[in-house]
Amino acid sequence: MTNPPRSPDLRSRLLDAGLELLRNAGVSAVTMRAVAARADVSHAAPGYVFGDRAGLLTAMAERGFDELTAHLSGRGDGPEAGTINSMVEVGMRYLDFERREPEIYRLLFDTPEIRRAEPGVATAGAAAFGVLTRAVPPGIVSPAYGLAPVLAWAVVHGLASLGRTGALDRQFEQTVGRDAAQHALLTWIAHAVTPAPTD
Amino acid sequence: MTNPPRSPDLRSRLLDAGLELLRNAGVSAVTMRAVAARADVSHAAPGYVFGDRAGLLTAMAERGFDELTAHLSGRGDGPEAGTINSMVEVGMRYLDFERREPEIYRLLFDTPEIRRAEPGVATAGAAAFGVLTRAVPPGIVSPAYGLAPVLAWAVVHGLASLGRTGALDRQFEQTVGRDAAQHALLTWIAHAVTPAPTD
DNA sequence: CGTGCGGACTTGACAGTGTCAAGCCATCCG
DNA sequence: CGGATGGCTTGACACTGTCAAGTCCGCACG
Repeated sequence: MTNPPRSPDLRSRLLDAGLELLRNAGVSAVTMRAVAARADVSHAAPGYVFGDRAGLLTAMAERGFDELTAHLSGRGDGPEAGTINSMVEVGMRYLDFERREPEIYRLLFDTPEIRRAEPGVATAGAAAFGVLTRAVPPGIVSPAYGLAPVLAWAVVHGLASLGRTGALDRQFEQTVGRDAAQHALLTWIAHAVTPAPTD
Repeated sequence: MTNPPRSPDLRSRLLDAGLELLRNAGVSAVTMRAVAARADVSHAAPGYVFGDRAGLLTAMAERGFDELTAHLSGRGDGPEAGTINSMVEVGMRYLDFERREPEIYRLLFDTPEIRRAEPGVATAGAAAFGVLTRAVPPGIVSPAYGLAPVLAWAVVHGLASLGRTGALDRQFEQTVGRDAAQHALLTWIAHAVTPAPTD
């Protein structure tokens, strides 16, 4: 271990470059050579740092999960955790993240190359799920306890995915706006998940 | 229009080859040249037939949606449509399809190259959604009517997607098995969606 | 004050990819 | 019987990910 890196934090510069390419042109534009060029290094530098393209995408996903966690957490001014309102708010933030950063969202959930077992991305993903879990009121889903957060995530994630395909929009336009419909669904689910009082 | 095709239904043979590659090795293995080789034609034949790789994947997705529709429809021996039981059954078939044909499922819902606006794949996708819609009992989701099928699809689709990431399994193992938990969630949602009597 | 060593990248190469222009060749129309 | 037309092939090109070999700089050690 003699040599310090020549350019300071090459790794994070490569990640910046990759995320910018991702945002602007989708995951298919995140090319080893394009990332290298944007970071002003040789075409093989990303391979040296991340091993292979899957490694690069995995590292980017870790950052993406961090951004998702931050977006879900907000600035701390939300309603108290574990209430119906907090669940709805976190759900809406989830959907908002998908609309604001669709390519990052795709990277996190729709990109098979990512190695989800790697500890970095696994814990980052678990952290995002943790925000959601804490926001969900302690609910009962018969006959099994503990499934309310799962159900909540499934609903939110399903709404986000379906929203992208356009299948949702047609249905939504017949009724209310997309936002209002999503909000209504989340509110409804939140009430349904919550056992009895608390309302 | 003078010339008949030399090899009978080259197009469908290419699609067969593509779907086999997809099933065995994922969408990244569906290469123009690999598909061509498997169908015993020149390496540029798929490009000639489908225009480009996105065209090939789109055509494959159309077939995939047909298979999904068939799988959801079953052999016609299910419970009567529009009941709670039918909704649960179709939902479970949806999840079953994802487990049986994970790569096709990914192609349909997680592959951005697909041109979902093309009429073929759009109508095929709408047909699959139609099976789900007809199976859902006429429900009320306050304050907007008509959203029960959307909610049902979101739940099912979200469960399927989350199941793949492994996040679900850990949660499920703490309680029941995966199948049982999914079934419970669907049953619960079906009851919640259905207004009052009918039970 | 060298001197060599190890690690951070670079250079150069290779096989494989999608796409396109040009070509071949059987068939149909005249 | 002779074009011409359209189905598919051949050949080429730019681009991709990956890897072996090389370069060069800073540190440890003599």
